[in-house]
Amino acid sequence: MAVIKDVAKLANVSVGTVSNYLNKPEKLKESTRIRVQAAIDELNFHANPFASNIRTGKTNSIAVIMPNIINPFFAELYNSVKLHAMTNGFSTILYTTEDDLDLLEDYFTNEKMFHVDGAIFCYVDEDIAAGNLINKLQTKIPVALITDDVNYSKNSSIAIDTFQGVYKSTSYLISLGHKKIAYLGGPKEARRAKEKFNGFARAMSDAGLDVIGDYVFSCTYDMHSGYRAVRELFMQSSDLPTAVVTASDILAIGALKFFLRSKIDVPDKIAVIGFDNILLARMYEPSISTIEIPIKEMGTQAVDLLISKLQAPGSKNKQIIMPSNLIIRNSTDKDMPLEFEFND
Amino acid sequence: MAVIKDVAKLANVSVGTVSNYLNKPEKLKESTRIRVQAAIDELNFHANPFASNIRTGKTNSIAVIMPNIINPFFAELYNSVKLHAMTNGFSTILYTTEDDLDLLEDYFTNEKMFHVDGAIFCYVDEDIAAGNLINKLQTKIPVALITDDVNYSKNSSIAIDTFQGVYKSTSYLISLGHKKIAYLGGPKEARRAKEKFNGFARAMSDAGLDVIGDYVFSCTYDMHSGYRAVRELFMQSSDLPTAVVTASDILAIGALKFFLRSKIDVPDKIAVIGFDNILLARMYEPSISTIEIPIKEMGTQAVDLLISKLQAPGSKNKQIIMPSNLIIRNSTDKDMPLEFEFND
DNA sequence: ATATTTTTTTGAATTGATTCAATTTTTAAT
DNA sequence: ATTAAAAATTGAATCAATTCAAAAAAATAT
Repeated sequence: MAVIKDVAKLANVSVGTVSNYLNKPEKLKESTRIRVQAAIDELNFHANPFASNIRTGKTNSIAVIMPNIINPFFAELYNSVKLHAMTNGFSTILYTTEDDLDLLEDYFTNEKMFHVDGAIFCYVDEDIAAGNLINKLQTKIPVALITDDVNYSKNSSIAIDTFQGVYKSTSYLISLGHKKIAYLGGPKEARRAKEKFNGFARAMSDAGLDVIGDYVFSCTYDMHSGYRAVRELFMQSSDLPTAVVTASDILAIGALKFFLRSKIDVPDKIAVIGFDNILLARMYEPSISTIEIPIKEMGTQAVDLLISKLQAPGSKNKQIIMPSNLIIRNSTDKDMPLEFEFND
Repeated sequence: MAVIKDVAKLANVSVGTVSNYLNKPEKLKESTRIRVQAAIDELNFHANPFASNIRTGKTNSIAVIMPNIINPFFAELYNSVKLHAMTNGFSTILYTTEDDLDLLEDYFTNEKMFHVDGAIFCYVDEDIAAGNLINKLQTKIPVALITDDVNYSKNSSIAIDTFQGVYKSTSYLISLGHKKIAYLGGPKEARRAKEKFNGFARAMSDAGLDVIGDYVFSCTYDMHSGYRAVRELFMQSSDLPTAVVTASDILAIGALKFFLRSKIDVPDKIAVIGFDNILLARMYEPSISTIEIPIKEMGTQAVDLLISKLQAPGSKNKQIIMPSNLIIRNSTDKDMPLEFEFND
């Protein structure tokens, strides 16, 4: 593979000139620029980015750390980060934690992880190991966080106001006349899951409604968990709720699956609302009402935040809180038309 | 950030010794090994991988090129590639083509793309630009292909026998007694889409059944397209099919969405079968019968193929054809139980 | 105790780019 | 035509690692 010296020789200039061509082409005289260009084309030369990295200390790449890439929410988020980073001249390196402490530990010893210009940390669950990783990392490189903790302030962050979001979805169901409302939330231990629950509880109490203990479930964030929760609820309880608020679309899908299989009419007998607005929510039938998190925008904002931090190293941390948005579909309202029928 | 020289100074050895510690620690005397280790720990030293890359010419990273990361099929595939590459000491860099010629063109000029040890190309649509990229790339670095062209032989490849797969799904529907079967396939122009169609047509003719022109649709691979196709079919036709074979789960979902909304019973009035077995196929209600592509295994095999190519540069190209597998669920068979109810 | 062999360690050269002071060339001004 | 100023080019030093022949240290044999 051709190197800068080969180009210099062929174009009959010095390596310095070729380097200038690569980095500040406006410094070259028109005629030499053409000569260098020709040599590069002829040799099919591609500058070795790693060599530049050493000298400049810049890698033009950022690490993106998230729980996984299988969950559509994270796939969409990563996609947004990736594409926006690319338009800004940065490549991204994905690290998924896969809920695996050992893997996370491995990343600590991974040389590459520390040799990026900065990192974007997504949401990694509130467990101590992840917290440590953030702390360790941010002493070394600039970090931007995508989180659901609106009070986080130790770093630049994009936060989702999950309290607000669930408050919205719950209030909406109440406004439809629902009074007995069940709640499927995240794992009990997770502090973050509590904020969502608090949003639910507050909306209920603000409307003068009671939160019924038997209606509240702590789930893991997968479909099965949602399915089992509502199955348990409907097997045992005689006094059934008329609506279910969930902490994620995936849980809502699990719940819906049970209702549909049991021929319990959605939304007439039971209304279901999700959280996240993943693509799947629109695909499901009935389409799933949900709280839209502006995933795409979160991704681009996180990149912008990090880049501005890179460019002005001493600058103050910034917190951005993302608005959430109620999306009404058929799992709560029979009459909402299909979105995509409009635009074809 | 500490560099190798700092470690050498602190441990009171030469840089060469530190380098040996990093690469062939068994060469060091026990006592010096401990001293170097201590220095590394104290300085929190992480070797700069880019510096090694220059000297050794090895980057320990592979490029993964696929259409996108949003489609669950590719997300799952990438995940498999990524994790298996990691266990083999390679990191992966994802390049998505996003059906965007300009973007693809950018990759050509992207220096990083050419400075990896090898590349895995997921080449599922028949597009000329992507084909060119493969050709250009494989003159520079070893490439392994994930394709649906079983006859591809210019390179090491993992192929899916899509003809066989659709033949299977169609034959299965025929075995259930269906005679009037519609087909939702990929874009007309795509040569590859034809192989799937051929699988359908052959299964029909082998059973002595006719392929009815009005029942065959060329779609793009998205839900809307599937929805519109069956809507058209059921709006116009008076002689309706009893089953639909589709070329992808996403198309099957589109079709199902129409049937469910129109209260056309699935599978009693109309059976639907997909292709790919993405996670969503299990999540949908009714769960979707489909042809399972062993995504995970394809990913790991592709990595193995590439690595063996890297280790034995002159070795012959290998072709691996992946078996596909019929998965029967509720969109064709009312009585199949939920998979996940068994294992909880 | 000395010679020989084996094991460790050393450090200058190398990798492919960038940088920048010094030099050369070009342009503008007198 | 000469000089001054501006623009373009040069190339050795540098970045952080690896490599490998040579030197030093340790282990073994005489």
